[in-house]
Amino acid sequence: MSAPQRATLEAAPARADVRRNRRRLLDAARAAFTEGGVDAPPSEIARRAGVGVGTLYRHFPDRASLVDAVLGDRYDTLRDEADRLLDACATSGAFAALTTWLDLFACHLALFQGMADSLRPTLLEPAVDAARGCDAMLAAWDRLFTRAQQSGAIRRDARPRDILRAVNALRWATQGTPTATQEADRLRALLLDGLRYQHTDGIRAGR
Amino acid sequence: MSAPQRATLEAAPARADVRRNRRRLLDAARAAFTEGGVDAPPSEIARRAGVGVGTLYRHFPDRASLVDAVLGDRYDTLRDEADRLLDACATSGAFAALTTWLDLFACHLALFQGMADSLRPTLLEPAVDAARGCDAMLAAWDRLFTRAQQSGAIRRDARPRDILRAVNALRWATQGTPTATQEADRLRALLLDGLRYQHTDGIRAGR
DNA sequence: ACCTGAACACCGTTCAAGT
DNA sequence: ACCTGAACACCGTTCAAGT
Repeated sequence: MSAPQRATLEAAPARADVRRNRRRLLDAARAAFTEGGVDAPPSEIARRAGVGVGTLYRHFPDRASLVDAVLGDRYDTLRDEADRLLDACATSGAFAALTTWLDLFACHLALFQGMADSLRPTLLEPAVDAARGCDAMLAAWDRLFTRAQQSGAIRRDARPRDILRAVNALRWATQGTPTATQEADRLRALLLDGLRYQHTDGIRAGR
Repeated sequence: MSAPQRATLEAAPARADVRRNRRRLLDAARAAFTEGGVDAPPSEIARRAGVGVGTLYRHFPDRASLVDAVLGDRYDTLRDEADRLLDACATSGAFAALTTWLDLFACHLALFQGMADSLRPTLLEPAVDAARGCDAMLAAWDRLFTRAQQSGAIRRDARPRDILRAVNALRWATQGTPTATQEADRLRALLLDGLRYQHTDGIRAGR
C-alpha cells in the first residue's frame, strides 16, 4: 500500500526545486569531500550548495546517507567487477582476480580522505551499521574469495571479511602522507603474500 | 645553564600539593582511559581528580602529553624487551623474536580504546608528531627487524616502520568488537606470514 | 606559584517562523 | 511541502579572579 508511494517519492521527488536542491547538495558535498574529506562541515556543504543547513539535514538525515548518496552506484560497479573477475578466474587464475579486485577496492577507499574511518563499522562482523548499499558487493567478494580458496590459490584458514577489514585498515594507516597510496599498496602486497602462503609444516606463524 | 633547572623542575615539582594534583590527575586519567578510551573528556578527568579543568591543562598542555604521562615507562620497557629479544635471536631464532615483540606491541596497543588512533601520526614517516618518548623503542625495533632480515628470516624488501604501522592499523580495524584482540591476532599472523614469505620465482604478489 | 570555573569559541543539529 | 537560519546543546580551551 504505502511501499510503492515511498519508492516513488525516493526515486523522483515531487517538486523541481527539491530535485535541484538535492543535486546541488550532492555536487557541493562531492566538492567538499574532495577538498576536506568526508568529515567536511555541514555548514560548508550547505553554503556551497546555496541552501540552508536545514535543507541538508532534510535531504540527508545523517552523514552516512550523504556519503552513500555521493558514492552513488560505486558499490554496484564494484560488485559487477567482482562477478566479472569470478568468471575470469578460469583463464587468469583466482589469485590474480583477487588482487585485481582488491586494487579496485583500495582505489575506492582512496576516493576521499576519511573513507577508511567511515567504512570501518560497516566492515565489522556483526556489522554495526545497517549495511550501506554495499551488501551485494560484500556478497560478490565472498564468492570471489571462496573460489580462490577452493582452487587452492589462498589458504583456507582466512575469512573474506577479514581481508577487507585489513585492506581498509592499511589504507587508514598511511592516510595523510604524500605517498599514501604507494605505501598502502606495499603493505597490501605483504598481506596478500601471507594470504597465499601455503604452510608446509603445519606450524602457524607467530608465537 | 637553564637545562638542569628545567630538568629538576620537571622531575620533582616544588610544592607538595602540586605533586599531589599531578598524581591525582594521572590516576583519574588512567581510570577514565580504561573506561572510555584515551578520548575521555577533560572535564570528566578533572572531576574525577577533584581539580578544576585549568589544573589539568596546566599540568598537561595537550592530550598527547597526558597519554604519554599515563603510559609512563612503557616505551622504555618495550625497548628493553626488544634488546633482550635481540640477544635471544641466536638461540630462539630471529623470526620468533620478531613475533614475540610484536605480540607485546599489540598488547600495548590494546591498553586503552583509541590508542591506535593516538599512535598513527607518530608512526608516520616523516613523523608528524614530535616523537613521544618512543624514539628509543622504535630504534630498538629497527635493530631487531634488521637482524631478522640479515639472518634471512624475513624478506628484505620490507621496512621496519611499515610493519609497526600495519600492526597498529590491524588493531584499529577490529577495535570495539568483543573479540577485537583475537581478530587482530589473526590478521597480524597473516601479515607476518607475508613477511617471511620467500619469493621463489621473483614475481611480486598482486599486480 | 598555583588553582578555579565561568566565559569563550566552535561545531553539529533542531525547529519555529516564513514562503 | 519545503526552506531558512537563529537558537540550542555540547565540548574543548583559555584566562581573569581568587588563594
